[in-house]
Amino acid sequence: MSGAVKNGAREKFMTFLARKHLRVTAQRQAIVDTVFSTNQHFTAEQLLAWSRARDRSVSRATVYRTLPLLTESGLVREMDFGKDYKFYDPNYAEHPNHNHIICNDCEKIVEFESDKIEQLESEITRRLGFSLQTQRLQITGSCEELKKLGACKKKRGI
Amino acid sequence: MSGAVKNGAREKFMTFLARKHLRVTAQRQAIVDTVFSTNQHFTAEQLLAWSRARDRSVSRATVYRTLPLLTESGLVREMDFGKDYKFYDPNYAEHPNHNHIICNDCEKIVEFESDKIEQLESEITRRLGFSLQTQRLQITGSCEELKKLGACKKKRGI
DNA sequence: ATCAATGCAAATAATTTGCAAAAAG
DNA sequence: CTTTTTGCAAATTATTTGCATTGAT
Repeated sequence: MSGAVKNGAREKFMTFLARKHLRVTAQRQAIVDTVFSTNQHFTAEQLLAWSRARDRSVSRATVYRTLPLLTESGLVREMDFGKDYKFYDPNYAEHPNHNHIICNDCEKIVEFESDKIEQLESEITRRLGFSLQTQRLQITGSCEELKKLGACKKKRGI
Repeated sequence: MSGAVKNGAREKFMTFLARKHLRVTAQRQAIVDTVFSTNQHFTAEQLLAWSRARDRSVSRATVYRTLPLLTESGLVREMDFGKDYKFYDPNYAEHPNHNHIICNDCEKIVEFESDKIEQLESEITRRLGFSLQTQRLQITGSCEELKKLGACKKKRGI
């Protein structure tokens, strides 16, 4: 959870704040450091808990107010898996076109990239008169464990 | 909105109800007829309004209770476009693997299918140790109008 | 008759927001 | 100093649920 902070991403976010004349507060730093020290997808609630471990003064409101800044900067992507809360993915800075496979039972998520799919996408998009901006491909299926045992031991591996 | 009811889909849903020993009520009929007389994506709230036009006694609660039956039957698919409400797509009975392109400005949605992409998906999924159950590919981009004029005249074409 | 299905209104839960106090620039 | 940002608690809003009643089988 609390590995090394990715300074590239952190730096980029600071630049983003400066460009918009937004202030660098202790709470924003705690939140941003938290985000860029994991590769995991997280929820707002998880981000709150982890950020509080760094700085007790971080509030839920500030987390919810910082999340839009992170997505607007392009360094984090909001993802909807159809649950009643959203997930955030901090890996788009490094892999802008990656996709997700989610296990139906344990909800384990694996990321992958495919040049061939990307190419087909832009081809089809063009043919339909659009120009492509973003794409998201989500596959759900059964992981090895689910296939073998009929159920996964640990659920909710998000 | 109120074109001809697709009797194939309607019929399949009735079979689905029978198999589960669920009852055919006037309200369910109004809702189901509404769903299968459009190709448009809709929200729960829209479905309520349209169903009420057929049968004033349909309540919001019944709409929300019927929607899971429709998705469970496989005839309708729940879709999350990251808004704070969900959309439902009644076209999965005819096109089980179709995908969506959404215009960034007017939110016009175009559906498309691609065998090549499907094939790549199942190949990749297999390679990662999963077996594929569902896939959803969402592309966002600029439609012709947005590209040409810089903005779309009518917004929110959902 | 029996038991599922309904409408209503209250409950839930993620996210948003108003406001007075605190802190950044 | 000025203006943004904060935490708190209350508000918002889509969806869900308990319950007494209605209606399908």
